[in-house]
Amino acid sequence: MNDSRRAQVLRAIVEDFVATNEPVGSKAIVQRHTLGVSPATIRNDMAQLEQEGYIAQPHTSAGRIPTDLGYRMFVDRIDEFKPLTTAERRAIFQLIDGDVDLDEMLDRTVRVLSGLTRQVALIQYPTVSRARIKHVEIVGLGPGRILVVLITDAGQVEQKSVITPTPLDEDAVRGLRDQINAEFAGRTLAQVFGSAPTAEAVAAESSESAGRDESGLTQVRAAVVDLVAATREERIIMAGTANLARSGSEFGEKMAPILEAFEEQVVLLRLLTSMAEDHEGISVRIGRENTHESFSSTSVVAAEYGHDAGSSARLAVLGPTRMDYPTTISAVRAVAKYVSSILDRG
Amino acid sequence: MNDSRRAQVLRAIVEDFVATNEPVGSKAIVQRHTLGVSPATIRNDMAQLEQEGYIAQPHTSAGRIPTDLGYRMFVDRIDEFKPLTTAERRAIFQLIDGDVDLDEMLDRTVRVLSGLTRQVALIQYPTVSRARIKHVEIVGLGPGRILVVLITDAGQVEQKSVITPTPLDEDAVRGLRDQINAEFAGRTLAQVFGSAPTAEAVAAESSESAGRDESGLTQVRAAVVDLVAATREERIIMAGTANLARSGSEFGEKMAPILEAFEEQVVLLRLLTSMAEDHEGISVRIGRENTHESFSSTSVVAAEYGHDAGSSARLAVLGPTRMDYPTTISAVRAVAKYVSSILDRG
DNA sequence: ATTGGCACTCAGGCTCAAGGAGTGCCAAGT
DNA sequence: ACTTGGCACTCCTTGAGCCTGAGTGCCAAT
Repeated sequence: MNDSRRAQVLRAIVEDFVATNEPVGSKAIVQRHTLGVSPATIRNDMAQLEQEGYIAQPHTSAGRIPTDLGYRMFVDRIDEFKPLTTAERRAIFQLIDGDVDLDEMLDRTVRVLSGLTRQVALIQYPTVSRARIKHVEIVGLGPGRILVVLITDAGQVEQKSVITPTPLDEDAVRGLRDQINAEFAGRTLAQVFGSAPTAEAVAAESSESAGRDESGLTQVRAAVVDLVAATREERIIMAGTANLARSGSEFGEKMAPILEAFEEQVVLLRLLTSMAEDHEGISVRIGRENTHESFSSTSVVAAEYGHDAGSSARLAVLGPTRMDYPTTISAVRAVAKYVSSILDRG
Repeated sequence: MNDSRRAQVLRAIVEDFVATNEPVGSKAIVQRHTLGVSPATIRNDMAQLEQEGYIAQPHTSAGRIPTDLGYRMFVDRIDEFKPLTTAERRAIFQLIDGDVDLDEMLDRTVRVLSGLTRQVALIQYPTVSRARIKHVEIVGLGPGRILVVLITDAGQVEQKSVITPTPLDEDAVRGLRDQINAEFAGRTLAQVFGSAPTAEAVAAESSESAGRDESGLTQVRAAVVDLVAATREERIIMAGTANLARSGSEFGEKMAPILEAFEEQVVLLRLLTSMAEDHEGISVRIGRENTHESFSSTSVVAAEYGHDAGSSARLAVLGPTRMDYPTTISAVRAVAKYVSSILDRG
């Protein structure tokens, strides 16, 4: 029993099935791939592969289809990642780059990635731990309600509205702002995030000492910490959801739950953060490897980007398990690389 | 030929078709609605209605289906808008209200609306023309690049990155900030928007006088005007896209272009702003009445909200032309009313 | 204007048979 | 110990033919 040929057979099945979306039979393999053996031999190999769980047949007398496990094996053994064409590389640079703020850049990135792969693309807000708090602005919105705005020198802006224990007048707000800025301005996000008490702790403390602190200082401190935390993870931007519905992609009923999940930031965040690093910075989750039920017939290809210390921001592509892994993986990798370089440069 | 009965027949067809999603025949109408006439009579009416373009049959020997025109007639003649249940009203209040900032509030609103109608819901950022610019923060992002952040006392925060003609040091940035704030802080958005030269004009002027203005003041002024414009219209939040894919909704191939359009803010903005006021503040576009091709088999129900002067922000529900108009319309109206009241109060 | 009657149309569902792709297994060959 | 050709078998797919039922349009009668 030739072991390496079985791997070849598996690869052939995956490739053909991805290309045609139809079960692939022994004869087709012999024709389209030069393996130098007869269909009967292939059949023997396929029987074995099926027993090992790498492929399955939709019904007797149909060709074989890769299982999640089969795709997994295929992905783990990929030797050549289809390199992008120079035109594609140029497109990435031209589209992503440009003097724009962070939001705009991420938005473009995710569009490029989804266009390149013809799948859904996601990107997590980058953590810029070494960024410093530039300014904290505090605005009175009404009696007892203020808005806290955090601005970092990396161009991130986060806001949060806060209830103060007592109504504050203009002067009080100004005093609060000065006090908060004196405390936080110039510190890096990492410092604030690492050393500060958590928002919950602050909240708890504040309720204890409510009598002492009428100014809302404690609440605002908590808000600032929250905002710092928000810059670390909160948002995810996506593009290309239309590709899910496009012909060739064949979720039928399964589509609604996927779109539903897309609307829950929390779900997406868990999805991304749960993806450990597999291989050369790229991680792949195939079908049921995704814990979330809605994604059980999709695959996710993710990469970290922005490799300054403490970074754990990710970008990813999501598509049907029947996706072109080599191309997708190299697209994800390339985009991650470019975005990283742009971030590091800025 | 009884004219008012024909209207009743049309209504019956619309209602039954919405309920069952199947062509409705003469016999079914007689059974489900008490019109006191025989199927044959109904058939005569239907023949006439068809000739007038209100209904159509998918094929000979099938029942009738309303055309866009038929729905239009139905909508224009709606007499009773199904009122929401008290439970629903309470849900709206409890979910939308709460001491949160504008973003959060809009997010909740759009979720409530989509949950209520089981369709896609959209909301346009409210224009708060009477809001005043609280503070303009300017942050250096790198040599020659600065970030301009606009904060209003209504809690809106907008940002934009700007290229300056020459690199600015800390002091220059600070000077710029003071100058800009002296100029803009305290003015209402309406004032800035109405009186200020447009961004393009400023840009043009600045390129002329580039020699004179090394500080970037002109650019920043332009950016501020842009940001004010952005608060007026720029963003649209949506929820419930999963409802498009849900069973009962029957776009098949037409789904991809719809999702595509959803990713283009511009398209959605045009969609909303193009909806003139029809009737009691509610406007409805049915099928091909929507100019955008992708929406040719959807209907949009929109309302203005926030009735302080100069407001033109809208919220809307989008679904298949085969939608429950009475319920949708009253949901949209109710939500618009509640949001308006909350905004006015705040 | 309404109604019952009647002939007609046609999509959808059913069965049946043929066709074909693909398999599993076995015995023979290398 | 593999590999291979042969062969019987499975079962999906396709299409034709048929029937049925829902629904219509028209007409003559009320």
